[in-house]
Parts: sequence; structure tokens; C-alpha cells
Amino acid sequence: MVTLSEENYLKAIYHLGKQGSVAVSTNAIAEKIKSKASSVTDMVKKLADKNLANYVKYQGVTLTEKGRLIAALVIRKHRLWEVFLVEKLNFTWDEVHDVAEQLEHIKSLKLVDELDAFLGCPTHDPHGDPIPDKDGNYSPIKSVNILEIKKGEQGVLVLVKNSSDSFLKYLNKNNLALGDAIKVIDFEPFDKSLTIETSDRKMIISNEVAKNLYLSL
Amino acid sequence: MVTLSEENYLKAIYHLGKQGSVAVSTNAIAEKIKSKASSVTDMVKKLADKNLANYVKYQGVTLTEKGRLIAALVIRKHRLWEVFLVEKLNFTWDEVHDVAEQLEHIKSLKLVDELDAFLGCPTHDPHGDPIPDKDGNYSPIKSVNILEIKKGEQGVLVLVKNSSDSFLKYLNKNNLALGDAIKVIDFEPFDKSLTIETSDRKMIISNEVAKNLYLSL
DNA sequence: AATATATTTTAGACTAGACTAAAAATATAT
DNA sequence: ATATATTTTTAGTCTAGTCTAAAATATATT
Repeated sequence: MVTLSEENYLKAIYHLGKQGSVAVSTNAIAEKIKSKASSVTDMVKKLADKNLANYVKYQGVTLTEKGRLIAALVIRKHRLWEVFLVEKLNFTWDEVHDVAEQLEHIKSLKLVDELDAFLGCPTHDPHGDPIPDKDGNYSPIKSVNILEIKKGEQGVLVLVKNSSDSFLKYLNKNNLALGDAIKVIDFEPFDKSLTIETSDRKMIISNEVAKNLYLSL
Repeated sequence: MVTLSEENYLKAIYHLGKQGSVAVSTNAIAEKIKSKASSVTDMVKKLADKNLANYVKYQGVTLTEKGRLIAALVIRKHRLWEVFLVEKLNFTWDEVHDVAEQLEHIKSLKLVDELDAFLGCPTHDPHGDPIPDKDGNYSPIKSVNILEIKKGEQGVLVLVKNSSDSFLKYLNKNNLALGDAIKVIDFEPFDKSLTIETSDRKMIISNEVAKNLYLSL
């Protein structure tokens, strides 16, 4: 049995270390999970005992095949529930995270499979993140950060790499949503801000915001 | 904040003591919850401290108004999720209990309200149990235990008072479902079994089974 | 009413998970 | 190469929730 807490650690390691393949420091995990490095050390030993993680003192943590699969399935559940909340229960994309964070731990294979089918086997969640399949595999959309696009080029917003309430509310307020066509008009060297053009208007976005927007060309 | 464990205790007290209005013994709670009386004593003190239960040593537990509402909302969630699982995700009524037991603890007011609306504000779960409204109120269907019905009379199966896997599987196997018309043919004094007639056939049900079937006349 | 039986509570111990502070190891800078 | 700073681990403590065994109280029986 994998506990709720263990699932959260696996998820953090998965996210921080390229699906858990690259060694992650206990400190990094602690920060991600908002706990302390000492707590992480304890837990990581437990995960290693259960054959879910590889841990060498002072050298960080990776996931075993088993650990990677569990993490992927938790993420699969998280993202499927997000789709459910937005598409069926009228949640906005800035409201789903906390609830999905709880729902991702519900244990029932049938539930996940049926939910997936009920939603029409979606491939991406409301933020553009890919949904792993039953075997934990997924193919990320090919996308580029908006800062890497040349002046005058345009693309479609397919991914936002920040699910914080405040960031998503900012996008809502400014009428930016997945699927929008966006053209890069100008780059301002002084503060690294960007002028972009959407279907309704031109606007300036800060570098901070731009970092989180990914377009498909 | 009410913990998952606390919610389970509140639910048990609610079920055992007529919505928590009648004093329930720590032993009864322990049995219901599959724990030990000593654990219950500890928890019940905590609930009393939080103003969710009234507890007098050696005299059992009742719920406060606050405790009763929380219990009713947990039950509301449980039953709404059961409806969701059966109606939207192809679960059978014998498969829903364990999953609903997990889902009932998800915390989000919006989630419950939206789920309720999404399901068309159902009044009863797949076992015929009433679903409390936002304020924790509900009106049970008027129903009578099948053992109290006179020979020759008939009614519609509206409630089964046992959600165990084995009982529900028994009903499935024998083609008994909510909404079925059932006529009482005979009562056997020797073993207190019952001969009943459904649309397809006559059959004998044990007293044990009969105890759990409720009809509306 | 006195005693036996059953129920309930208390006391003390355990586990999972987390934390702080100190110690150990590693990395960085002179 | 050594001193300093940073990171990581260890040791010891805490809380929530549970348990067993013993003590206290209530109930039942004569």
C-alpha cells in the first residue's frame, strides 16, 4: 500500500527530475512539497525500502520503474479530474488545482478508467499539460516558450506552466486562454517584457508572465 | 478543520443514534467503525472539545447541531458520489461503497453543489437511501419492511438497508433491483423465511434477507 | 443490598509523519 | 590545501490516531 504522503513525494520527485530519471536533492523536494529536508530524508528512505525510489546518501533521489508508474498514475488522475471539473462541473481553470490535489489520491482502478472514458479519453488537462495513459506514457505537445519566438511570428497558446491561482486569474482578467492565437510584436530589452497581439487587442506582458506561456507554431 | 477520522466518527454516531440525537455507546461506535472502545473514548473527547459532540462519561455520545450538520454533509457527499458512479461511470450498486467512502471526504463546497446539479439533484442514492440537502435535511421515502406486509399484498422495492458487497451481489444474482414490484405470497413460521413473487418468478428469501428489504405500498 | 458480570475509561505504549537543532559530509573560495 | 559555507543526515521530540491491559463504573443477579 502506498500512502497519500508517499504519493505526494513520488509526484514531487517525478516532476523535479524529468520523470524521476534525474537525481533530485532532498532540499529541492522539501521546497516543492513545503516541508523540511530532514522529513524528506526520512520519507525517501521509506520509499527506497519499498522499492519505489533509488536513494544514495548525499546524492539525491531517482525513481524506480515502479515508483515512476505510481507517480504517473497519480498525475493521470489529477489531470483527468481537472478535465472533469472544468468540463462537467463548471469550474474555471484557476479553481481546479486544490480539489484535484485531493481527488488524485482516490484509489480505484475502475474509477480512473471509467472517468477517462466518460471524458472521451482527453489527452490534455485544462492547462495544456498532457495526461499520461494507463501505462504512464504520454506525448507532450510540441510547444515553445513565447520568449523564444521571433518578432512577427505567431502561434497558438497550448500550455501554461504555472497553475497558481494568481497567475491563472491574471490570464482570465486579461482574456488569455488556451487555444488563443498570439502574435509576438516586440521585445523590450530594458525589462524583458513583450508586446503581443491577440484577436481582440495588443498588450504588454511582463517577462515573468511570458516565461509561463508556451505556443505551438 | 475536521479531519477524515473525525468525519468518520461523526458519521457513525449520526447513523447509530437517529441523526445523533440519541446517546450512543462507545462500544457501539467501536464496532461500527471497526476500532476499539478505548480509541473511541479518546476521539469522542476531541469531538466534544471541538463542540461537535456532547459526551458524558459512561453515558454515551450525541451530536451537537454543528456535528450533526457535518455528518449530514458527509453523508450527502457519499450518496451523491454513489449516484455519480452508477449513473455516469457504469458502476453497479455493489461496487460503489468503497469508492464513495473515499470520495465523501473531499473538501470543496463548490464541488458538492455542482455535482448535485450535474446529477439533476437526485433525492435518493442507488440503494434507496435519501440524500440530505445543503442544510442536512431530507425526507425518507415512506417504506415498510417486507416482513411487516400481509400475505397477498404487494409493493415496490425502494430501499435496501445493507450495502455490503455480498448482500448486493445476492440481489443481483437473484434479479432483485430497486423499483421491482414484489408480492408477499407466504410466510414460513419454521425458519421465518418468505415466499415472494416478482415479475419473472416466485422465490423464497431467508429472514436475514427479508430484514433488509423495504417496500413502498 | 451484595456480589458477579459487562461496559467504559485510563494509563501507557506504538506508528506514521513531521519538526528542530546538532553533527557530518560535500562544495566553494581563498 | 585548507578554511568556510552550504547541504544533507542524524538524533531526539511532537502530534494524531490507534492499541492492550488494568482500573473504574454501571448493570444484572441472586
